[in-house]
Amino acid sequence: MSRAENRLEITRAIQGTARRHLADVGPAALSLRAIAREVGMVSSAVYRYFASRDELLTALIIEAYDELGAAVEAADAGVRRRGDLAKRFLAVCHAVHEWARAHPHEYALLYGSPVPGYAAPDTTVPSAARITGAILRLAQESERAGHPLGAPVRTVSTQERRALGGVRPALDVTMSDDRMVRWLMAWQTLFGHVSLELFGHMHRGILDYDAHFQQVTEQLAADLGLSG
Amino acid sequence: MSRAENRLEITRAIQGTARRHLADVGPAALSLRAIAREVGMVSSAVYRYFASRDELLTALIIEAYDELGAAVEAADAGVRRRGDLAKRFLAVCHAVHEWARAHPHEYALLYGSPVPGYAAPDTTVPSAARITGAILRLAQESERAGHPLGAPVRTVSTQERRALGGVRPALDVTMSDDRMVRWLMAWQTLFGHVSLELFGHMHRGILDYDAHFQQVTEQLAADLGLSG
DNA sequence: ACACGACGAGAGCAGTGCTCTTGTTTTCGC
DNA sequence: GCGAAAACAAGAGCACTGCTCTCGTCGTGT
Repeated sequence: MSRAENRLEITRAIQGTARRHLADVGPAALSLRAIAREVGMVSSAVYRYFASRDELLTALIIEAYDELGAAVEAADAGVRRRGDLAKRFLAVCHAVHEWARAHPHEYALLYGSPVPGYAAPDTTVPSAARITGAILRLAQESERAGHPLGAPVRTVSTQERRALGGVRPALDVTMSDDRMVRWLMAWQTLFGHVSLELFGHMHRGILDYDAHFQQVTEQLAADLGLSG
Repeated sequence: MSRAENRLEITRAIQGTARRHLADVGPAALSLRAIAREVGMVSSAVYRYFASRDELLTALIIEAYDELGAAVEAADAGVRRRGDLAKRFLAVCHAVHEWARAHPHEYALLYGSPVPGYAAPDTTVPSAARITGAILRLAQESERAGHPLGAPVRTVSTQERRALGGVRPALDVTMSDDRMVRWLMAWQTLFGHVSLELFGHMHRGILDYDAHFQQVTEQLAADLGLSG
C-alpha cells in the first residue's frame, strides 16, 4: 500500500470513528484522544491528518450537510416523476424531519448552537446551500408553472426587497419577492418545528410529533399554493 | 453578617459571575474553576453552593427563561392599553428577537443544542412555559374576541387533534384546534427565524435581518387574523 | 461551654486539546 | 543505489477541566 493510499485510508478511519463518536456523545463532547485510541493511534498522531479538533469538526459538518442534502435531493427525485409540487415539497420536509430524528447530534451540529470558539469556514457553505437550495428550487418551479400562492402576502416593503437581495445569487434561484417571503417563512417553520421538537420544547405539549408535523407541512404546502 | 445571609450573597456572586462568563464564552465553555477564581474561591468551595456544574447550569437556564419571559410579558403589557392584538403580537415577537440578539449565548442555552450529558430538570418547565404561554394567551384572546383567522387552516386530522391534547393543560389556554395549529406554526416560524438568524444560516442570504423579521412577523399577524 | 455542622483550602484523579522532541520509515532526486 | 528530505508514530509534557476527599477552622444552636 502506497503512502498516499495509506494516508487516505487513515484519514477516513479517523473521520469515520469521529462520526460514530459524534452520533454517540454529540459535538461538544467529541474527544480527539478517544478517537485516536479507537483508531489505534496516539493522540498526537491524529494531528498529522487534521490540524486541529476544529478542522476535524469542519470535515464532519460538511459530511453531515452532504448527507442531509443527498437525502433531501433523493426524496425529491423519488416522487418527481409521478408527483406534483405538493408531494415533492412534503417529501423534502419529511426527509429533513426523518434525517434529523435519525441523527439528532448531527442535526444539532448543523442547526443547533454554534460550537464555542469555532467559526465554520466558507468551505461548508456549498454543502449547506444544498438543503435550502433544494427547497427554494421547488419555489422557482412553482412560479414558472404559474401557480399562485395559496395564502396571499402583504405588500413587500422596499427594505425587505433589498434584504432579500442576497438569496438569489447565493442559491441561484429566481422568483418574485412575495413568493420568496412565503417560502422563506416555510423554511423557518420547517426548521423551527424540527429544532423545537428535537431540542425538547414540545415535550408534554405536543403528544404526537409525527401527526403535528404532518399537519403543519400540509398547511405549509397549502399556503404555498402547492395543493392541486 | 449572619451565615445564612453570607450563603445567599455568595450564591448570588457565583451565579452572577457564571452569568457573565456564559455571555462571554457560551454554555459549553463554562468553566467552574474560572468562575471560582473570579469570585475568589478555590474550585472545590463552589461545590458547597452548587452540587455540580449541571446544577449551576440549571440555575442559569431558569434565570434566562425568566428574564426572557419578563421581557416578553413587559412588551405585551407595554402596548396592551392602546394597542390591538396585532400590535401586542408584534411587540412580543420583537421582544424575543431583541432579547435573543442581545443575549445570543443565553438564547443558545435555552433554544440551541442541549448541553451533552445534561438533562434539564422539571424545575425549568414553569419558566420555559412563560414565553410560549404569553404567545398562546394572545391566541386565546383573539378567539374570545371572535376574530377569524386571516389564513384558513385545512381540516385538522383526528390524529392531530389528539396530538394537540397536551398544549392546553401545559399552558393553561383554550382555543379551537385550527386556531392552535396556526399559532403553533407562528411559534415555530418565530423561533425558526431567530435560531436560523443567530446560528448563521441567513449569512449572505438575507442582507437585512431586521427588515426581514419585520416582514415575516407582520405576515404572521395577518395570517393569524390580527391585523384590523 | 461544647459538640456539630458549615466552610475554605489543598491535594489528587482522570480526563481534555495541543506542542515539542525523538526515533523510524518511506519517498524522491541525483 | 544511495543519501537527503519529508512523512510519520510515539511519548512526554503543559495548562487546563469537573469532581472527590481530607484536613484544619470557625460560626451556631443547645
